[in-house]
Amino acid sequence: MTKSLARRTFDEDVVLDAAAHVFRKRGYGGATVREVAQAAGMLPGSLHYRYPSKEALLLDLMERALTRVLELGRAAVERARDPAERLRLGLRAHLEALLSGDDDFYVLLYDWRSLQGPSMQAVLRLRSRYEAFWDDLIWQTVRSGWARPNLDVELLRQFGIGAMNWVAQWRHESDPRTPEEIADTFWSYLAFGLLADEKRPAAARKPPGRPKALGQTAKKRRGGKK
Amino acid sequence: MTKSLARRTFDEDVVLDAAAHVFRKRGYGGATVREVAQAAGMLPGSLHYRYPSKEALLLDLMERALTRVLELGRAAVERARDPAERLRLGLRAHLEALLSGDDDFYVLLYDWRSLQGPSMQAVLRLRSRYEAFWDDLIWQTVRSGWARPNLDVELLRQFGIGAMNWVAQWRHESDPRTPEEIADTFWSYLAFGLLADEKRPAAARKPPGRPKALGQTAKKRRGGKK
DNA sequence: CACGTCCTTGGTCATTTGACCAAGAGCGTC
DNA sequence: GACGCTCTTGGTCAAATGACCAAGGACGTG
Repeated sequence: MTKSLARRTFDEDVVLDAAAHVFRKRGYGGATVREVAQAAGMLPGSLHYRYPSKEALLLDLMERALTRVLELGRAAVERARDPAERLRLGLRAHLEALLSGDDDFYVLLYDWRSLQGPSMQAVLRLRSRYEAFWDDLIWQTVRSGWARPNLDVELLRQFGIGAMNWVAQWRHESDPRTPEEIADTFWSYLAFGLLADEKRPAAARKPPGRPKALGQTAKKRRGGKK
Repeated sequence: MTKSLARRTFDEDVVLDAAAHVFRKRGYGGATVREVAQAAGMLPGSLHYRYPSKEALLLDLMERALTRVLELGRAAVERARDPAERLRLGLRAHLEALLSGDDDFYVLLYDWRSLQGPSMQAVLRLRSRYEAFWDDLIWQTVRSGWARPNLDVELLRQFGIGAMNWVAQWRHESDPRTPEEIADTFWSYLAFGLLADEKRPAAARKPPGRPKALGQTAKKRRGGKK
């Protein structure tokens, strides 16, 4: 997107792919520019010609990653009108991207805090665009009457994104579950919850355990830690 | 727990606290033992006397963190018999720990992959104990008839843990929501889902969008990446 | 062929880094 | 008060690291 700190020309994807691979393997802090250069098939000097610093590499990488998920998400969601179905397609797209083997997304998830100042700002801007994309999907569901009342949309978005991103942490290449299967199962949890129908609080019935717990961030005072 | 690679004596918590702080701030790869030593109020040599290597520090840190969450979780859950309520208390304990300001948990979440060989194994062992704790809670819910049928327990556990851990990523100190509020709202999502009662597939009615989607990882072939 | 641009080569350089240690301080015990 | 143990001091050392660059190809244009 932005020209950022790096010279934008030719097939720099090779360089970014290499950087993504190395950063994922070693972590940003543990990676060396030399190793990135080698993975990209060039000498350190050549890498320096394209990217003046290690951080410039990271920034470009993250911008690429965020731009990509957003594109993939939008494209996926377009294929349905029903808001619930659009949500499900969104989950699928997110998980397919994350589990596609693209190293970018892992770097995005893990080496987040390594950016500083303006680079951080730029990534935050892109990230909030992605969040807005999800908030929009959820709001569509709310407005069309599919959602139960009084949802905290922001909290729900974080809830879902967190559950999805965590998959990157536990799923191995050898896992028999496809990204699509995981997405659909996650969708069922998100849509219906885990409790059996008979156990749901009908009308005036109260949720299990404690009273008043239907729980959307009842505004009470912050404080009492225990 | 294990004596690991470090000499276990006195008030080493000071050292681990310092390490946690620095590792969280810089990331494991970006942190230096010198900075850890300084944060702990000693010279690098003294630190070396206690911990022969940077990795030993990380290992001890993570063992401490995992032991702690597990303890906190167990203690919290003990206060109720109702399986659904136990789940809610578990969520609360996890989020309270994570958001308590203890740097350990952030390091655990982020600098995971930096451990190698035996250290990694040791942490994985502890981690799976924590996972078993959750699986147990979920199974209690299933067996007592509170859960809807055919839940994939492992997937549900990852789903929930992911949603919770992600909170560390987005919640700022200044966020007005208390950990307890977040936990209770998350519990409501987890228990009831986001769809309104009228929109849930009753008895034979199908979930919205696509047929057969009640979605617990129907075993189909892996492959077709799209 | 000559020119200019784009990119690479192969290396330098000042710092930083993790690991390590010989010598000694602090302190409780006999 | 001498011994023995724990822990600290203040430093060394080799290796790695990020940044940088002068010189030289490679190649398209005129």
